[in-house]
Amino acid sequence: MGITIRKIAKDLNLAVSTVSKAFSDSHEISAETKRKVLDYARKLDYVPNPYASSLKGRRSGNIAVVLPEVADSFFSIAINGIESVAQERGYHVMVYLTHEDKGKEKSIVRDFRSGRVDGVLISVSCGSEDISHFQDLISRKIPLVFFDRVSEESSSSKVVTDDFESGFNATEHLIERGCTRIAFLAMSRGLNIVDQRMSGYKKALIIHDQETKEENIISCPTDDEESLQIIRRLMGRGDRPDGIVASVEKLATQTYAVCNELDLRIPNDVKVIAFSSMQIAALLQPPLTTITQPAYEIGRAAATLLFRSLLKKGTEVDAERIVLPSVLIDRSSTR
Amino acid sequence: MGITIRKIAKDLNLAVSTVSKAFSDSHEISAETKRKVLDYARKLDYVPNPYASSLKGRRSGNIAVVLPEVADSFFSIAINGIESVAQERGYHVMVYLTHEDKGKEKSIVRDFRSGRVDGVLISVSCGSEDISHFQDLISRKIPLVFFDRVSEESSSSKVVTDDFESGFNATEHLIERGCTRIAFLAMSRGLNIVDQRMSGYKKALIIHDQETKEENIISCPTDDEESLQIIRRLMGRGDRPDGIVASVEKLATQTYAVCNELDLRIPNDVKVIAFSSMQIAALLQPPLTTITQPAYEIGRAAATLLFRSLLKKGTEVDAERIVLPSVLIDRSSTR
DNA sequence: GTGAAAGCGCTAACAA
DNA sequence: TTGTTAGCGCTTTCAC
Repeated sequence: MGITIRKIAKDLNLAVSTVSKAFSDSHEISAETKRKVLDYARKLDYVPNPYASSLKGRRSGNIAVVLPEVADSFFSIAINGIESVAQERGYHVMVYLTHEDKGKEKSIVRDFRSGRVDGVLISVSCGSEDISHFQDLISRKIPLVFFDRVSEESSSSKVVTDDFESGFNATEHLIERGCTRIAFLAMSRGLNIVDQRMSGYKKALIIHDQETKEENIISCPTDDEESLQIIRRLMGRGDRPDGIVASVEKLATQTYAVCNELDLRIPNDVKVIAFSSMQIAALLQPPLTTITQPAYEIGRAAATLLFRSLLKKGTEVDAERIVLPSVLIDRSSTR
Repeated sequence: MGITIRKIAKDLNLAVSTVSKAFSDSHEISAETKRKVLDYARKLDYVPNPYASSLKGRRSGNIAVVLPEVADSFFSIAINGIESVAQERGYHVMVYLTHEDKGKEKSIVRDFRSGRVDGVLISVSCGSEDISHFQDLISRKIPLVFFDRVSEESSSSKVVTDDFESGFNATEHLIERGCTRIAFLAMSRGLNIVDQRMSGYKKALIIHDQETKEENIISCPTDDEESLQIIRRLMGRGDRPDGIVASVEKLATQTYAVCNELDLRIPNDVKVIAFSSMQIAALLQPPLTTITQPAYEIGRAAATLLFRSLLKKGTEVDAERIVLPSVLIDRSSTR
């Protein structure tokens, strides 16, 4: 067994409470005792058991990050942001992957009722808008902050980008480049931010007097192969689109892959713009025009918001909504 | 406060121990009592506090994954593998990023002495070969498994790829494609796997009667800008290499960026092969020839090894070394 | 088959 | 300033 506070107390002929207070640098302990305790602790290589203190103090020092996927540029960069804030505050980060499985998301989130983590950051997976698992957390006063993929039905704090506007700008960009048959690639099952982006897309079409055709709004399933199949079909159509807005990164790379297969040239045959935070977008063939979200800052903002609630434990904190701007980076795929 | 086992006991007129045993499905509890307890627990939405049990049972159900970086295809895929095994076993994954900072790695690992996690998976950051922090863990019987970037000085289990061979194959591939001035891009501070890959590189040169020139072995620092600068200088040399082996993914993308800047054509002016698990390697300009590691399987293997030790708690488990094969995927960057 | 009691490692009243 | 004591929520002997 490891060294405990009790052993230190016994060896030093002190009470456990004295030792405990010495560690927390309490003012009621004499400098000399503190030194003695600290020295001895160092000598024994004592490390306090965080979960023992968590039992009393009801704080584990752990936070959860729930994501659809980590092999995605946006999420991996967001984790960096979250982790940086957590390290600053001495918190530890638990990562959970849902793989777009709403059932898994639910069971993961419901587990947090146990007190395993002090707070939760989540980017929801697509699927039903059942939010009972979020309510469970809220009613147990476990702070929850949504980032990027939020659940508007839930009242917690949220950090998002200007999705409507970005969808609008992306579409307008294609229109300005001469596209007249612009398709929007969406995720099949409802995802708030995708809907926002799509609304922006529709709005741009309207403003620029282009017809909104239902057959140009493509629902791509979670499964990669199925999704590729649908994109293949789209690009094989007689009235194949001459412009594509990919609402998430994966759909952009799938579009590139399909164009390669079918020998379609980007941007000549079809122009492509995508929501993506890929750092190597500029190295693709051709370089990909992107709507790039400030992934790192989103992660930091979400974590910062979470810690704010964590500190105010008990005292309810007003839900906040932070909106950060995305930027359109113009590259060759839309020239 | 949440529901506790004590409240259930009181409400049901049972002893806490009875309730506890009912939950663990002990044989000494009658079927009827179990049912009663379970039903009532469900009704109250009781969830046990994992850290309270961890105090007695000394197992938190958490494991740590320590990585240099998460915005990297190999690591993000490896996390997927690790996470999949953890979920199967009901374990929770804590992620720590070192950003190639050995000091940070040390303090992160040393924190694990506290018992916050039951076991540790690590891919070391480059830097000194001080391994005292690993020994700390081992002496406290906290299982540790290295994957990919291992510390050969430490005696724990390891999961790696055939790095020497891959380095050899990568280099031979360039030689077969006609390269006569092959540079090897390494990480500046010692990293075992990079050394292995470099040994393979040297061996291939020798076998094929090419001279090994020190000026063709390039040490790239961790800092992106500095690294780019060094690659720029390399590619601007009079005797500029006609072939490049990038020992880690980031160096490959940096090479691409520099070639773009300097208007060097890949593969005509210089051929490039890189260690990378990028799924979009085929979409780069030009498609990148890679040595691709089975990242997902490495993650799974490492986690599986870790859980093996976790189960045998106490009973020492022999350190194992698993070597998985990488594959060379021939694309246009070396045509 | 069920319960009382001790204790995991630490904190925090309250006493001394 | 230091010590005593009673828990935090749960598990686990050991009695009954």
